[in-house]
Amino acid sequence: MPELPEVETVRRGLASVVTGRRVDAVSVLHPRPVRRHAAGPEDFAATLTGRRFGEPRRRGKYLWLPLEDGDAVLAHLGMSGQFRVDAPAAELPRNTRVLFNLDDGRQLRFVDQRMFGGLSVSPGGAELPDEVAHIGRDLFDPDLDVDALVARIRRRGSGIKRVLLDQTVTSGIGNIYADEALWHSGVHYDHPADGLAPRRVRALLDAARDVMSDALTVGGTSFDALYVNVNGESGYFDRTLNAYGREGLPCARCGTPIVREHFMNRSSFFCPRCQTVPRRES
DNA sequence: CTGTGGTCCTGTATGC
DNA sequence: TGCATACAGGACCACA
Repeated sequence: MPELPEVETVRRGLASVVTGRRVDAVSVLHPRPVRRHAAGPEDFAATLTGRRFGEPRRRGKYLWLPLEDGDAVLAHLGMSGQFRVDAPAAELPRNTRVLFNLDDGRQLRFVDQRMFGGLSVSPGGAELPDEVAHIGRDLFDPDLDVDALVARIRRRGSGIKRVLLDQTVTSGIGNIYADEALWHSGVHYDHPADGLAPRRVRALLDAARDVMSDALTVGGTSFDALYVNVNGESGYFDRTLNAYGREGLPCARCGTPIVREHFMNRSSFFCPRCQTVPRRES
């Protein structure tokens, strides 16, 4: 459930479940989600058994569960990852990949249909896993330097949406919230980043933060059962989307039908009237 | 360094 | 009904 509001929704759900809990047993049902653990699935299970979780943390779309000894379990939900909590005897959701039995009798399940995401052990990663260090601070990070971020974005020559989706620049924004932020600020997805005035970049980042904040208050965006919180419930933000998924529907600002184009092997939705790109010079 | 495109997976919707 | 194709919210890696 992949973008920042959905990952944060999961983090909050996990916080109330795993913090302070000891792992009694681990079962890896499919090797792929732990592929980044070089020592293999059996070692992954053995090395975590008996250890205790601290409070889950997040940067961008990365999530990690610190262990009390300073290591961490790093998680990325990829396109379809979920964490679910239930009684061990409860039926497993389809595509359940990894199980953690907790010392309070509950079971944490990592479920992932497409398996683009995964889990790994990050030695010494409790504070900030090495695997996350290359990711830029997200828009909710109190230590984010917005001026530096604006300047960095404006040094890039590619289309602004590609830059927004580059997690090393700023993290947490995915395809939905990129389209929504661009719609709110009236910027075309392929507008060259270095051709945007500083105040427009700043407005775009403000819009991205606002739209993700609004999404978070309703539990994130979900179109179907693939994106749910730890209790299996969907968010409601899809009812508030203005661009994403709205091909052919009228723009809420001007009534022009929303257009869908393919960009970076994915869909971009935008209003052709509110979001026009200046002709690139050649 | 920046920029681009292919690839990793399973499942669902749509079209012929 | 079968079968093929397109598409899905992400990130990594090779290569120019």
